[in-house]
Amino acid sequence: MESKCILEKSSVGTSVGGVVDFNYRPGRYNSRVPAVAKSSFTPGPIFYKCVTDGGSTAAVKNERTSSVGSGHSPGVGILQNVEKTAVRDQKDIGSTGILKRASPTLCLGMGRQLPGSSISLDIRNPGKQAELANSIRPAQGQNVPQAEIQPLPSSHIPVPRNRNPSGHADKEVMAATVLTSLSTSPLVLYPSCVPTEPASKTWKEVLSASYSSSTSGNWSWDASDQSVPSTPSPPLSKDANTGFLHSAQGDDASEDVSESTHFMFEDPIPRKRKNSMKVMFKCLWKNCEKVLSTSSGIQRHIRTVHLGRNSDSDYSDGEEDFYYSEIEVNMDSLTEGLSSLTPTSPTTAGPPPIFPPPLSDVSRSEYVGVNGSQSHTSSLLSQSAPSTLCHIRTDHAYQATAPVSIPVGPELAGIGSGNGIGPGTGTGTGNGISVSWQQPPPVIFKGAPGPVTHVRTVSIGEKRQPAVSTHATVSKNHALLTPATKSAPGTRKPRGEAKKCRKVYGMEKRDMWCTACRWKKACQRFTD
DNA sequence: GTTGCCGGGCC
DNA sequence: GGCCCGGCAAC
Ligand SMILES: [Zn+2]
Repeated sequence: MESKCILEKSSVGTSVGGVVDFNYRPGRYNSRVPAVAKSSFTPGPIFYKCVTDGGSTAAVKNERTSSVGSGHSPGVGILQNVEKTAVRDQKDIGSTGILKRASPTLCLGMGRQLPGSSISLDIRNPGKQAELANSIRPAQGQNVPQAEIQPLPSSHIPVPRNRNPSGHADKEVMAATVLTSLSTSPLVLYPSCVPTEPASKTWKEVLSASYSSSTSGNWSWDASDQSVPSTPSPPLSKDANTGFLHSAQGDDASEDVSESTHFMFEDPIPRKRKNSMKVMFKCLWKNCEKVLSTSSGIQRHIRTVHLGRNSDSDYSDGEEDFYYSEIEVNMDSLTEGLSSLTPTSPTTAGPPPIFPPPLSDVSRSEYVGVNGSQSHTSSLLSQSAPSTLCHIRTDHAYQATAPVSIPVGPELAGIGSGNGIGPGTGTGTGNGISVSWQQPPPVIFKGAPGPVTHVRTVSIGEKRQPAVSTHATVSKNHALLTPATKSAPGTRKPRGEAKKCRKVYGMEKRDMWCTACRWKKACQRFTD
């Protein structure tokens, strides 16, 4: 998917700083393009509000006054009708982020309380990895003690945890080997964050961040990254943190606004863990989808086929480890599917996110925990950092509705639900760990004050595929997708009490209505 | 009469 | 799929 930066495309009818650009077009009520509301409701830091054409608005507070862009791509992506809003900080740390450079605090507020805790490496691009090693460390060194900077090799070069210690050669040696070999390696490792925490923790974060099942195909691979795309990745639900991983990559990529990385949001509905999972080993070599049932087999495959090692030799220098990952094949996902019949079922992710091999391995294992329950996820997040998840909906939900959660600073939770943005309603759950809004036109994301909490992108309304494990696996799932029970025709739901856009805004302000209302469909903004 | 929105049509 | 609107049921 591609999120566009509305700001950049003024033609779309976006306004910043309260300027309204109405783009009327002939029609019954004339206005087609949603007007942008003024950003008057929030005193304090600068607020930018961007409106998408669905009428939804996203606002960003940026302490730096750097430019902010938001975009959405209606109907783009896995699910049609998905509207995505991306808000990003283009300059400064912002864009990429969080992870970029030496600001541990940038990880969406996650790291704030744990100095240096936000660092993690995303191993997607070996080449990047190498770069990272070179470029990041120095930067890192500024703020972090050397000891922390050079955590266990494993933290930099993720190796699937569950893998048998095949030739657990010296890890250091491995690391060195990897670094040197990565440049030519098919795998792409990518630095996502600067690791400052113990590896174990880091991975957890990574896991929790895991991948989004969502849409965005935009994993920001750079040219060198292309090796991975073909690699199937298991759809995982991820939480907000995910975005960070990406953003961490190069400055170049991240700075480019158009190249927005997206946050993946966790599934609105937690998925259950599947039972019959069989562990398989999948070759991660580019264009190689080989899946074997044994690690030795896969290692041999890699050695002989990809590494050009002597086929009859069992000698392993451990390098193969980087080229395969364990995957769990779901043997009976079907039963699960039954529970997720509804169209909006969050069971899965959209287009299989490209899954960085080693990471995938890790994430997979973590995946269970993450998906296990929403609450669990929250707890994870809260542990590592005070981030808040916000579930938001946009008007375009009509086209595809799916709550999205985005990480925001703790403060946000209060703002979102407390101060109420217009007619919206906010509900905070528990400790304000997650907030869900059904908000009126303006959807506002505000970064936490202080270091920087950037909400980089928001994707909305993503449908997920039922896929549970790797898609290397056979998809039995499709069988599960039986049509949801159809409500008996003729039964009309009683009208909800809530005032809908029509009534709230009136015909005069039809442009403020949510898309659904404009189309005379069930209102998505003010749901019952 | 107004509002909400289903169902269906047009592009 | 996006968009619009006739028409009907609920207010
Ligand atoms: Zn509405």
